Amino acid sequence: MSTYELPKAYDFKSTEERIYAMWENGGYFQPHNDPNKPDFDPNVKPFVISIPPPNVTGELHLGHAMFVSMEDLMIRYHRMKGYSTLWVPGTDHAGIATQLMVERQLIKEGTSRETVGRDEFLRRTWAWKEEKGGMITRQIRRLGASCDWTRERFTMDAGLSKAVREAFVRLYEKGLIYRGPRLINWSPGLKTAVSDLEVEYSEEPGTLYYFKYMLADDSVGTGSPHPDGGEYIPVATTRPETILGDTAVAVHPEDERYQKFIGKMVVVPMLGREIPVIADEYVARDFGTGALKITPGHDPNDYEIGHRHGLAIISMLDKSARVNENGGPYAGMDRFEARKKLWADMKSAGLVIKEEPYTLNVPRSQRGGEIVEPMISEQWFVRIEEQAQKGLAAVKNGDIKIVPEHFEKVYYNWLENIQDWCISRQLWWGHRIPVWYCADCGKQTCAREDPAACAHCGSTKIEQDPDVLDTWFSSGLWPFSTLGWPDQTPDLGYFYPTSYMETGYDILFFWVARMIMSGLEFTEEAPFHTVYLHGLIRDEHGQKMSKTKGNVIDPLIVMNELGTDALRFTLLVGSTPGKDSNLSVKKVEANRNFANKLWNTGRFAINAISAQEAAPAEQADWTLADSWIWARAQELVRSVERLFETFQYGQAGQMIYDFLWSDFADWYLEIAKQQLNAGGARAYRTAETLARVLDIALRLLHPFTPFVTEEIWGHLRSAVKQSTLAQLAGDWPEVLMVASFPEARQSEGWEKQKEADFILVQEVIRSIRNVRAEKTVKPSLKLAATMVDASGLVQQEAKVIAALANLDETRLTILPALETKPEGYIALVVASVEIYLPLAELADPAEERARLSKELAEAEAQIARLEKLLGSDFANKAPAAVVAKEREKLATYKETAEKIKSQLG
RNA sequence: GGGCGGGUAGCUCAGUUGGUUAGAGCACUGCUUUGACAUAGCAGAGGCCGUAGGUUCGAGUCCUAUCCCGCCCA
Repeated sequence: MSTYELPKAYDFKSTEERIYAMWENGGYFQPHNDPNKPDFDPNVKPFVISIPPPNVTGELHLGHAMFVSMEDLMIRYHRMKGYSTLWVPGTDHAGIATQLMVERQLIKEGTSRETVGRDEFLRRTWAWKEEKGGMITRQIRRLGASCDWTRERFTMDAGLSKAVREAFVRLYEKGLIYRGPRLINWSPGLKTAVSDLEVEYSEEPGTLYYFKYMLADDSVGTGSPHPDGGEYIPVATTRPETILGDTAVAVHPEDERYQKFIGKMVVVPMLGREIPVIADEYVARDFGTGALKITPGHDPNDYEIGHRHGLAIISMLDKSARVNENGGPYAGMDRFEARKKLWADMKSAGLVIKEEPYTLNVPRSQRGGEIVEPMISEQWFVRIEEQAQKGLAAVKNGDIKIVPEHFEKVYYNWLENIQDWCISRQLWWGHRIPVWYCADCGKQTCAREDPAACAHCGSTKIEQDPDVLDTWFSSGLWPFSTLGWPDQTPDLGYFYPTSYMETGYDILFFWVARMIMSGLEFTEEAPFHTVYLHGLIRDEHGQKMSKTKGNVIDPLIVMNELGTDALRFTLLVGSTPGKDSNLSVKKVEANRNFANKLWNTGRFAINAISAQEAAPAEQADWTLADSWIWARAQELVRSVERLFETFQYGQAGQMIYDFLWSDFADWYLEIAKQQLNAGGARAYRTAETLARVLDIALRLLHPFTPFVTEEIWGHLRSAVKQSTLAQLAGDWPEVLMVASFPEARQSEGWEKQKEADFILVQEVIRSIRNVRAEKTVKPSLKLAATMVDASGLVQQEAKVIAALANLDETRLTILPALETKPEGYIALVVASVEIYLPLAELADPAEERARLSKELAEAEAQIARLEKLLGSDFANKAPAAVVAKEREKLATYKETAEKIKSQLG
């Protein structure tokens, strides 16, 4: 027999890395049923998640920690349930972010992207990717992620690039991709288009500028209206520089003030161009002056209006957002400089009415925060309407379920109002658009393989479109491209469609919706059947974390200081689906404590197990405590099962935590100490119960805190195997992560009574502890006691009560009934049980009477309440079980009241 | 403007298809270094579940209105 000597505290530092390496080297992250292997069984159900690919050159933040923890929980749970489980890891190329970093590097070296050229730039970017690319995946490993690293993918690798090419060509061939000049969001700093989703609107103080649009009829000559006396339409704008691109002034058709101007011409200030006054219901009469200047080339709403009315579209900015040749005297100026100059000139020309402060909604780039400029530009688009309809249907008909449900509405709302998707980016790092232009015939060639000649005229004078595709275009194919699509690989056949898509709600549109649409388009199947959306992680007061606020929590630091399990448990238990959660280091600390608590309960149990001598000739019966903890454990298994089925992982984790800490450690372990001391068959049974219950609890907890559970379970397993209880671990596998998840079973009928009995014992113990604390009885002083209980329960549990309430077992008197109440004792009443403690010298008789009277009053108040309740319609209309429960309570209170009365008597 | 979510203990949050005395962690008070654990134990204090109505035998939970706070979309 070996005796286990485990350290006093759980040392995650020496554990985590070792355990992870053991898992990975042992091949446990790979699906146990693999379609590429000869013993493959197609009937085994797979469970698959594709990881939301982080930026290949990124660094770990709490958002990553959140999704990794959540997905690892889902994966580990299903693996333990016996599914052939695959979690596909990988990264994306993050076009803009990565390109920016490499450009910054080049600038530092005194050169630039343009100087080194496209090929060299790409070579440098790949080098950067090779250098930085492993960091994020190493960090994800630290979180305990059980992904199959042998199947790791990158959006720019050969297979996925092939998938992107295939997808583009198919859409092109179906006529769903087109190129044309459209109003898009232009990032002047990055010099690329960005999609609507990549623009954020921020409220900022600004100015509303009021000025005069002079009627052309009243102008003399060109460009020099008579501001004094001439007729004009007052117009307000937040962006005066766009006046240079105005092509109309719009008023509401029913606006009496301006009706007379409709159809007339007005003169663009400083430029002298004449433009029409049009009527459109879009105009808000009560905003500004009720007259709206229309700049279709630089405002999305104006663009719409321009289309309705066939207005000219004037671009007055170039790609750096400087005023171009259409801006007349302002050409060459920066957009903000032009604003100042133009307004000053208009002021001198007497065209200015007033300025007032106004809160602007400024469109800023998600990347870098510069002000985005709506501009007309030649871009590639995907016609999305049909895909959107299919995407809507897939959720509406239940093929895909979104958790939490209310995001389904958000999803519908977005898809119902979707715009064509601008997929081209003026970058170099990314999948280049597979379209070639012919210099001879001018036609486009779109092909799966790079063509040598024009498909239309055979000319070799072809040139590929310089743009690349939006990174999200390749991410949209992720669930199937990572499994080998467009090739019909064994992986694709078996693991696709995937099971859950787990990610933050902030990329529901960016990514999830696009994956659904792409999946339906290219594989004719929903790429997953469940979308689970988690919330964002905020700081402890609900503020968004940001470097400027200085409230960023770095998961790596937290893991270094408090352990991975503590961080994971905090993220998982502190969150409800779809809701943001606030994280504080204090919470993680509390969970570090939990890991340590668990370690020590394990240490205790393991010691007890390895201390057992040969199995006794005759097994001891289960004690009340044994039965109770077993019943509680089974109930826990059922609860966890139910909660996992409804995605309430946080709640499940909380219940396991409570069970381990409150039921198992605080109560069962304390009683187990007594039972172990009894030795022989009693101790043997107790060790057995410790092993069985701890085993269940560790299995349940494993998906939340994989490291500490694996470590303890490993010790538990070898302790059991080496002990006389070895048969208990007969079917335990090598490692916990592939052990079977506890199966919920029906209760057997005896549990209710055992639990009720145990609760009574707990109450008796608590009431004695309570008095001891109130009277500040020294913990070293073991009290004598007399207890009265007709049921026999107290007699049976006397040892337990004595040990936990710190009574002197040799001076316990337990009677079925008591004729006269003893003198010189403090009396306690717990339901039908009376307890007398020899503490008279500590008690003031008057105080005691007051205490008892108060308890009596409480009991009587409850009796009154319950009698009223049971006398009402409640007794007739509520379910019988509910009524019975209340009747029982009433009976207990009545009993208590009687006993107290006799005390006071 | 349209949509969605939230308001529960000092703080941060849970709260099963409504079941009748609302829970946790942290913080707080008192006691304890007892052979698993002071990263701990025992005991305690602390809440008109935003407000007003309604449905129901019964509402933190469902409905309506209202006030705050937050998010998304335009």
